[in-house]
Formats: sequence, structure tokens, C-alpha cells
Amino acid sequence: MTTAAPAPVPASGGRDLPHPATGEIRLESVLHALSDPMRLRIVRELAAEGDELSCSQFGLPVTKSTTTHHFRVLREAGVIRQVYRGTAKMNGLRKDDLDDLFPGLLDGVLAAADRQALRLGDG
Amino acid sequence: MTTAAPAPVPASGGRDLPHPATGEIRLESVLHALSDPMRLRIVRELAAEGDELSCSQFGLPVTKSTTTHHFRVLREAGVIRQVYRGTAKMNGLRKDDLDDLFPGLLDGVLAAADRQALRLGDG
DNA sequence: CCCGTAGTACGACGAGTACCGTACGACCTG
DNA sequence: CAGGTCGTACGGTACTCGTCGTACTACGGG
Repeated sequence: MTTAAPAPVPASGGRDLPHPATGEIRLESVLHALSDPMRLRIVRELAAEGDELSCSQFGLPVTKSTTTHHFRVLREAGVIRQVYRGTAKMNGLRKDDLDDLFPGLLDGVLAAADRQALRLGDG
Repeated sequence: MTTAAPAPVPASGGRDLPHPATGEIRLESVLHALSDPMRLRIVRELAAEGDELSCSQFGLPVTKSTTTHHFRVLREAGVIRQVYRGTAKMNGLRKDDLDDLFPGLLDGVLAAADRQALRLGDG
């Protein structure tokens, strides 16, 4: 009831991605997903934009294959939601679900990341 | 400047452990350290006790070697502080340093862990 | 001094992961 | 339909990690 819509034939073709239900999200998986610099960077950009972004819009310094891999890890951990929109795959933060499950966690991590970026002159 | 005392011959023998200075703590390392169930369990117990505990007091379901490994990871990530006290090695959470560096992060993770433990009937 | 206890060091092993390249599939546009 | 773009799948490689066992060191007590 919380999430996990039965995917009633999305608007696009018939391509839908498997997402964990809200209740299935494990804290350890979220922390692990966020502990990779590349993925933390993705999540930070996503949070900064506040909207959905396509995979190729992040300008990550890795190949497409690796990019796909990182987005998959984030999706399977329940951190992001992915939806096809034509040929592009739009990525959105699952902030609502995460906040419902672990209030303050995402904001805490994001604030910590911002703080560290500032401290290291990377912000 | 903040921490990293020059270790002026501790009270015990001459055994001191290398800890990262407060400014050297990296968010990714902290998240990675916390993303392991065994280590998250250690940190939760440490936070619940609020005081220093020896390594052997945690009754972890792994061997001594593995226990040593996990405590080392936590120490090198800057999550805990370890001090020798006779033959025992006392472990304490670096809550002050962590809160100074990443306000709300540790509390957020701890709260999330409590919540999940309750939800899964493990608390 | 000898022994027991607490923890370390080192080597090993299996599993997972971050990365790549290439080949492929899905979709839009001409 | 042909071609271009976006992303996937698969296979491979090198590295990390969690775990163990055994041998070892440090400290305290009889």
C-alpha cells in the first residue's frame, strides 16, 4: 500500500524496472550504496536538482556500462526510482520513501556530503 | 589541529593505535564502515552503552581474527576510538568528533538502525 | 617464572565489486 | 526502413572484503 505499484503498463513501451518496496529497503544496503564516491555524487546531484534526470546527464567519468551498474545498485538499494521516458531513463530520488522509513537519514547524509565537499574545496 | 594528539606515551605500556584526525575522516569511509551488519551492530551496542567496552564484550558470532578486523575498520574510518587498558582494548564511539564534522549523521543512522531493528523484530 | 587471557599478524580462500569493451535492444526521427 | 542515440547484457579482469585458522605478542596473576 505504501509503494510497489503493480506497474499497470507504463506510458512508454512495456519496459519497467524492478524496485524494492518501501518496506523491503534495508539500511545496510542504502549505506553501502551511498558509500561509493560515484554513487554519492549521483545522489547529491539528484538531490540538488530535485527533479528527474537522465543517466547521461551526470557527466560521470566512467563508461556507460559502469554508469548503468551504479544506477542499478542505487535502484536495487531503494535509493532512486527509475522510469523509462522514450529512450531515456529518468532517475529520481526516493526521498519520500526514505524519509518515511528512516526519517532524517537522507538529509543527514546529504548535509554531511555538502559539508565535506565544502571542506575539501570540491563544492 | 582539532584532534590528533601526539600520543605522549600513554599510561599503559607503549602501545598506541593510529587514529585518523578529525579532519581526516571521510564520509564515504564512515558510510562504508557502517554498511556492514556486524560493524553496525558494534556501533549500535556502543551507542547504547554510552561507555567504553572491550572487544570481547560484544559476543560477536565471528572469530577473534574477524572481530579484530571489524574494529580496525571502524577505527580507521574514524568511527570509534581504541585505547589499551592492560590486555584489554577499550572501544568508544567518536560521537563528539563525528557530530562536529557531520552534525546529525550518526544520530540519523542510529535512529534508522533502531527503527529497522524494531520493524524486523530484532530490537 | 610460567601460564592464561586479550588481541594481532599473516596467509588463504571465496564472494563481491568497480571497471572496461563489445555486442545488442529499444526508441525516435528523417 | 536506415541511422542515430540511450541504455543493457555479457564476459573479463583486477581489486577489495569478510571470513577463517594458526602462530604470535603483550600484559597480569599465581
